[in-house]
Amino acid sequence: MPAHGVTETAWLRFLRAHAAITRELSSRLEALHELTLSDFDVLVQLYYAEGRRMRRIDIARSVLLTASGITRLLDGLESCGLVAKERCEGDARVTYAVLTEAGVKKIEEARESHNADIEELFGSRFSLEEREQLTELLGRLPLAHTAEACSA
Amino acid sequence: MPAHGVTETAWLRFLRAHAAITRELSSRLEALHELTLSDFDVLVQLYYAEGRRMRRIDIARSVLLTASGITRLLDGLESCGLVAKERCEGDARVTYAVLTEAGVKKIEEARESHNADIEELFGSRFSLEEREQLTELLGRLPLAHTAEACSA
DNA sequence: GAGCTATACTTGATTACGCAAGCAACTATA
DNA sequence: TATAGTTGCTTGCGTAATCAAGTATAGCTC
Repeated sequence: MPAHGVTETAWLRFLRAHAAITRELSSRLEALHELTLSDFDVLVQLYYAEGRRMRRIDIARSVLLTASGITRLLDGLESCGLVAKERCEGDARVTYAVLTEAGVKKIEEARESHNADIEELFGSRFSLEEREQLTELLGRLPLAHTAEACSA
Repeated sequence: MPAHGVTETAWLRFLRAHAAITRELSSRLEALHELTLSDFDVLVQLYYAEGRRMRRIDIARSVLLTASGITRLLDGLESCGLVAKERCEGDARVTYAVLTEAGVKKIEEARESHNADIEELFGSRFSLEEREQLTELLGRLPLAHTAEACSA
């Protein structure tokens, strides 16, 4: 398609690549572990959180879903026994989501194949230097590091 | 969040940036022009197609939606009068989607603000050289250029 | 031709979200 | 201590997308 500026082309590639890669990642994750990409995402956040638990609102912010999205997503993970609720003393409004033993196991299993998939579909396209470059460039985009550096 | 390799970090930034940017773009596009990001995407494809018309299946492939997704998306655009159906002589299975006059006008209007938004949220983060670099890097990802080079 | 497979498209059911509204609990101000 | 505002969470409803299944046409092979 002609008549596009550099920015438009870059953006279109970004869009298409996202669609293609997430489709493929989702379907593999679904097939192997019965998890959504978002499920996985949330589990990983919890996995790295202090005490393996987080306030629901903080999960929402770090994975960029709305509060209601998180409520329903956690409903699912809770009924699978991967995550449990926990009251917060000191503030009765908040309920924590805690990773259960099963949840820890699940995420450790799933991570392996999923990381391999990410490597295959995404990382392997670049040299180490290019990966760093890309990371830096992507890091300038809005909200690109919401999930990083939650803890230290 | 520690304990991530370069690839994982890059991927997460990619994911988050996509979520953040598309959310913002969508809501602006919706507010100003009553169009979905996908609607816009399809209209642009048609705009640049020969005769401003395409087979539905080709639209699907270039914007990375399924055939059924396209059927329903076009239902919407047709009932707004932005797109019309056209039979294909020579193959009765296919129906073309053609951009109407109103559709052309719509896309020309919408493009202006939308491109400005893309520039603001995406392009402006990078120098010209970096944009080219990024374009090249993104181009290596799966299906990143489905929408390009349909025609010429 | 008669049948087979492949292709283009549509339709029904389901799903994963978002938004708006509501409730309950915390905080600040008077 | 009342009152107002904010925050965390859930629920109802709408919507954009998917998959699976169905229909109709094309084209190939015998």
